[in-house]
Amino acid sequence: MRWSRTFIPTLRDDPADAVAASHRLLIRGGFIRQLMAGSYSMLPLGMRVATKVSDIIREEMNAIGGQEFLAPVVHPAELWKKTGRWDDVEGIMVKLEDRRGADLVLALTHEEVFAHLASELNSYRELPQLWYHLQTKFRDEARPKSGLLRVREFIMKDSYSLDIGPDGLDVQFEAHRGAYDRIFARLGLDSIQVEASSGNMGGSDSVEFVVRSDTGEDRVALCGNCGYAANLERAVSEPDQVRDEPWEGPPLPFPTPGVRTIAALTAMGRFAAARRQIKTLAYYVGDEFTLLVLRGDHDLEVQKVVDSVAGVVRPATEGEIVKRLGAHPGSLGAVGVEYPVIADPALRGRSNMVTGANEDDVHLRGVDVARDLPVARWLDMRSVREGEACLSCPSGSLSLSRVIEVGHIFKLGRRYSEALGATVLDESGRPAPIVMGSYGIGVGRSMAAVVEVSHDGRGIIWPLAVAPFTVVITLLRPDNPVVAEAGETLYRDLDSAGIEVLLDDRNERPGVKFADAELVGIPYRLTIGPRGIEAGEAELAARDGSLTESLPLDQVVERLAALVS
RNA sequence: CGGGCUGUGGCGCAGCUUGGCAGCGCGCCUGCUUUGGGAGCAGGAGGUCGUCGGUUCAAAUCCGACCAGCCCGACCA
Repeated sequence: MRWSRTFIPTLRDDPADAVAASHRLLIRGGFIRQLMAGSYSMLPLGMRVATKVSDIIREEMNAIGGQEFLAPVVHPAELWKKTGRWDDVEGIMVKLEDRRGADLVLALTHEEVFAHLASELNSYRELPQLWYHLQTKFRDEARPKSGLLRVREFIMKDSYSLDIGPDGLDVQFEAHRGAYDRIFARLGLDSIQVEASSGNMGGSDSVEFVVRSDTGEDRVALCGNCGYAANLERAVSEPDQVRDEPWEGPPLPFPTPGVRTIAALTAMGRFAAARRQIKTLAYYVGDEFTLLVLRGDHDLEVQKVVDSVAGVVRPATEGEIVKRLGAHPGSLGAVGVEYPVIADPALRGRSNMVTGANEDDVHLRGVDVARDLPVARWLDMRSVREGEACLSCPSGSLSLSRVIEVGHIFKLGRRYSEALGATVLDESGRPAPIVMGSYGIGVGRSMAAVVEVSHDGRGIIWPLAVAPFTVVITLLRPDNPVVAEAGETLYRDLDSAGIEVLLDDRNERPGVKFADAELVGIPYRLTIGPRGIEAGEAELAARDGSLTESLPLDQVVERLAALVS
């Protein structure tokens, strides 16, 4: 294509409200434009990248037996009511009505539709199946941010595996694991697989594919020794041990005027160090008022609680707390309460601890967890911390990293097939719900992740596989007939050699053209100007700085073909 | 949803305190000169100052409400 005839609106200045590098550079480079919060148009350059990402995904999905579909974006509410998600995911679901007043849903994902399609399968003999599409999702996120990294409308590749039993699901799950590894490697991303929470999707195993980046909003724990990797929502570790000092007798109340925080309580003395306190949090777990207790210096990872129960989990309001416990947050405790108590295992066996007395301005010391707390259930619900010991190997310790989640694979099981009647007859002739898996990759987010990990002060550095063009011909003097002719010839020759080439034929000064070529990040640049042309040469430079050379014009096509093969 | 900030031409911003001609840089158009790292000169186009309402002789500026966007947090398939 010719730059002069292509809509590539590069900006000289950074957009003021873009912070993340990918956000800044994709806008400045003329790849995307924002329409509203969390909603972007792909411009021609962005679309070329998105298409390459999509094509890589297609190739790898097809290679593991995927069949490409295209399911609609607007769904009848009925499907979502059948699976219960019409009510469950209220909040980010956009609901519409058509002219007859029928309820409609904008697709958040496509489990319902594909399970519905799967209901046409009749026999286990037709399984396994692997169905996928690349289609728009709309999620009305509370806080879209960072350009394409977290948006409300985006294109996702989602695939759905259909099997007669869990063994088949395992096979397809592992096939996806391999395909995703290959996809991200081809995109130039160092992806890491981490154990993850399945969230509202339901189902058992789930693995996230993440890319390390400080811009990421997910956090993972990694063991440098054994390779254990888990999302913080899921990660486990061995906390440091605390040796309790002896205490004779029952808990002893003591006055703590004005003390409302763990930190304030530690000022009472060494006996009240944070690790010697019991943190008491009041939640509604399902419909039940419940106290969650942890060591004072530990933080609650609420997703672990959510994952372990069926119903909704939410913090109790201050009013509810006062009504139930007779004290305000800051003076709460679980000693002798009549409500269910869920305790973090780091409290097991602990004694001589300090906790609230459920009376404002009063705490208790000498609390023995086993003796004094009516623990109904032990649940690891602690957020792991940097440096804690790994549980998967004897000597490793965990480090925490920020990451961008680029893919997620789930074992769904029978939830959707049961709800939507996707059953087949099994070997014995009895109806059996299909066992499903679902697997997603965000196309735009993957693009943005590539930019996050591959840019410099001048702009983007696209890997060849996803670059909008392979090479840009920078004509320094397009008004010079000799230069223009050499450029046109090269342009035609490269094009017919199947090399994607952009001809910068704009009547701009050299500095502008160099700066733009670097900003948009095309991997190779051929510079053609009067100086080189006299010697019959062009200058070839790689965007990543790995190469700068002059070569005769008639060797250019061959040289580039060799470089990109 | 809570907290903070911001809305003035395509982009970046000043003007608002103390009401009185809507400005600057970049970009854009025309012409001439220039051309191996974001050119110079001359001439020009382009703005409901986020929206609605109020105060006032007069509102970008003061007051109110709303909307939108960004950042932090909560949340997140």
